[in-house]
Amino acid sequence: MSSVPTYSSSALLMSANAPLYQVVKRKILDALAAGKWKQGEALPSEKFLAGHFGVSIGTLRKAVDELAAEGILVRHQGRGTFVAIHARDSHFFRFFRIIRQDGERAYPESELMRFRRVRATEEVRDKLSLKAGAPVFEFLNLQRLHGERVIVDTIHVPETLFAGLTETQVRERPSTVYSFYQAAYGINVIGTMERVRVAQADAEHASLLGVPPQFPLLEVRRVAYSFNRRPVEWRVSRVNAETYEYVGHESAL
Amino acid sequence: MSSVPTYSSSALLMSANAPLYQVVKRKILDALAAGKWKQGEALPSEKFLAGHFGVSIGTLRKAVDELAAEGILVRHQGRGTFVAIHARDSHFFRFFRIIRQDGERAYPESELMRFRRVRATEEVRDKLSLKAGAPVFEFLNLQRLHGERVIVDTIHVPETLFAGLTETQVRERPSTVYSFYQAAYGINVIGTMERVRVAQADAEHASLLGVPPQFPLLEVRRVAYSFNRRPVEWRVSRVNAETYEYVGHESAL
DNA sequence: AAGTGGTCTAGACCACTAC
DNA sequence: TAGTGGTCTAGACCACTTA
Repeated sequence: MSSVPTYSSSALLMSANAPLYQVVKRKILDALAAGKWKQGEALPSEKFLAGHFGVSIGTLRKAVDELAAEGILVRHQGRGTFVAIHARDSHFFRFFRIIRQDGERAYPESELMRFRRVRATEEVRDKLSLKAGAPVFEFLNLQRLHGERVIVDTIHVPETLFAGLTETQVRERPSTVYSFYQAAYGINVIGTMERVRVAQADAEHASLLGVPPQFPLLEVRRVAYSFNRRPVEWRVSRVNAETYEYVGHESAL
Repeated sequence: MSSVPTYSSSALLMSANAPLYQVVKRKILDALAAGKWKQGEALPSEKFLAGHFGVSIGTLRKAVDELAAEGILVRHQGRGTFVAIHARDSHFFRFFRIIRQDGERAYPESELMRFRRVRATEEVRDKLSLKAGAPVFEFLNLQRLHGERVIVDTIHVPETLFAGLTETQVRERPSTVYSFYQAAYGINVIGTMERVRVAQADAEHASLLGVPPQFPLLEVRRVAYSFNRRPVEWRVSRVNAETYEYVGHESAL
């Protein structure tokens, strides 16, 4: 039953009589997925886009409203509508959810500890929807907060999406990993699914985090998705939760 | 600096030139907070409300759109707009975020293990914005999933909001705790803030969950809010995360 | 001053639900 | 059939940014 996923575009996925604004939204998403506008670039004005798609301003705005609500586009009154950039203030903390227990947020300092090309294990295949034996890049990332070693990320990405990725590229990326994916490979992470468990530190993690072996850690397991629900990264973050914590569900007006 | 919070209503909080739809939204929120419509009840039609507030349908809809997006109202085409009810299918899992590691979701069976009236500790005072020595109700709740003992909730609510609350009421509530708050006290939980840590089981938790003392547990710490950001419940859930996990951030299209 | 997004209107028509 | 919310239009005017 392991059928190959397709990530086919737009029209095929839209039901026959979908609302106009949904159709428009899909067309914008497809243009984004095709790399028509890069991160940080402005889209044409709403008036132009409305004319381009042959719909009224109100309908066009409803499509853009949803994309903005999903964090894919960012609107600035008087300036224009832009493709969201990772690693920007509040936007950054959308995907970085470890803070100090006193509530203090900090940007992590990241250090690459390992990089290699391997065959996907069954779990990695499952999370990334890959075929048996598919090659993936695996790297370990140590993250410091307030100077303390707090997080070890174990990251897997499929080689098919990241052809020719090198250790040097990853080590010397100027900004966050997701920003790097955008800039170097045109891959936009627009959503995630996260689950949190408790795990015990193995020898390597204990050493990297400076805790005793068997020490209980928070384990955050995340699949990152690009357009059309395509999984692009599988990441397990193990966190020393002695003085840090995971920011879960937040909703209040 | 511990000023008494006010939770003052509407107009005072609205800046002078707030957009009309925001003003309308606040008026609806105030009516809800005042108990004008109970859980599950229908609001007047959009046409009526638009006339009532003296705005166009479009403006009224924008206000209701946001309230629906926040899970406070639920719209049903052809039937009307209703005050959201807790403990309903997908709505239930908005506030219940522990699932089995294989992805299986289940409704918990709940058992009250302790109930008493106590003075708020400093942490409870802080989380619920109470004055020193304020009385609170404290109760322990054991939750079973798939028949297994998985979660122990330690819940604190202020007596000022839940005057006369009895052990029997809590034990014999027909549905979820939040649904009970709605039905019995007119208190609507509309948002939460959750943080997740690792904690070790004390003797009582070990016994309740059937794990060894010191066993590492997931600790989910939650403040629940009602209208006007008023904190109404402080809850610490300790979870046996051997075969269960916490559902964190989810966003994908 | 020109161009952008943000708000607001006053309708029309459609899709769904209840009676 | 009547009443509800859902979609869509074609504007007007406002608030903000850039030059």
